[in-house]
Amino acid sequence: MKLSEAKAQFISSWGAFGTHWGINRTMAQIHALLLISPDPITQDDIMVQLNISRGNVNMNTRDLVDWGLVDRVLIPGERKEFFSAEKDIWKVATQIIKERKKRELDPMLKLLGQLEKIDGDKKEKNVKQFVDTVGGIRRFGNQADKMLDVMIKADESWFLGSLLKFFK
Amino acid sequence: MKLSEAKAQFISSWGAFGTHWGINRTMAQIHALLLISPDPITQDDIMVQLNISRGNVNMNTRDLVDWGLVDRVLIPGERKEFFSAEKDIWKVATQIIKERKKRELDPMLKLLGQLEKIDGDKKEKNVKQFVDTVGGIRRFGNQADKMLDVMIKADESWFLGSLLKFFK
DNA sequence: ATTAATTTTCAATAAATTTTGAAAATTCAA
DNA sequence: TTGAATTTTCAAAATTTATTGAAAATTAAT
Repeated sequence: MKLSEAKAQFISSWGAFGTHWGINRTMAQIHALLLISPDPITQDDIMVQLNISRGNVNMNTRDLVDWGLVDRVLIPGERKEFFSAEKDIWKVATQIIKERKKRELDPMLKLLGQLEKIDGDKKEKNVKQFVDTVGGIRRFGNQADKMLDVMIKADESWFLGSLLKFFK
Repeated sequence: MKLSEAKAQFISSWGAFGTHWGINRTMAQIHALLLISPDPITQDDIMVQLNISRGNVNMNTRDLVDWGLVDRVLIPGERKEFFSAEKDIWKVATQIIKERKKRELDPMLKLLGQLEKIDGDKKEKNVKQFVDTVGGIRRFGNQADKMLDVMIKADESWFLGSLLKFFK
């Protein structure tokens, strides 16, 4: 397989993959393109390579920067701004975990805590099932939350090494 | 807070939560409703409670059954069919992990393995960056894959207990 | 077998999301 | 300053995804 062909496949399937994770296709494709670009590239490069509009590139690169996955890079003597993605996949993963935790898990756990404080007879089966379900999800979520905190702080080699021993 | 109000909030936010995870809003809402229903309920119950059409309920309950999160229940003497969700949140989580692994992670890893076998000079920086990136993602994904396999097979108390010790 | 109840399908419609592209804003070299 | 290069914005258009609802299929009681 030729590089150009493999690149196209990688970008396309990384984009499709992203849609299963609540990320829009183009954002994932731009991320993929940046991940395999050895040097920083410009908005125009992205427009040409992915055949998408300037506005689209601009919005999605901004989102990638907000997610902490991509940096704006200033190249001396160049007028245009360049973009570069974090290449260390462990850092990419922990950054995504960190952001999603903050944006989704933490607010959900907060809400669940409130929903448990409900009026009514705890013996009544509808009340009981509600409290049990919400409580179960909250407790599970709190465990996951703690575990993810450790992962985020962990160093890759320590973490994967330990996991391998753990899951012998 | 009253039960009815808390229920509505739970269903609504579980639905919103689902959309961040590539699950459609209605499917997540139906799942939420079933999770807090102590007894099995019918398609008509779901239609009324969520105010959605029969076809919509039918399609989404089918998907939930396909995901292994919901069972069709036959109640003796009743003509209609009833639905009931698995309530053990650990089982729910492992079932979701299992399905997503099968549907998304495994095919992706397969593809990445193929993309690494690329023609060209490994010294050339574009080729090198591509192989490094794809290889890095694949190795990371393989670790995750193994870890998830263990989780799926693990019993909740063993797993969470061990993790707590591990992440002291 | 007939028929009423129930479930399923799917083309049409509606809603939500993404993309475009041109105008406005910004940046910076001269 | 001026103005050319570049980036940003955002309303409109295009596309994708979800929903409806009525017809068809299925089921099961009589």
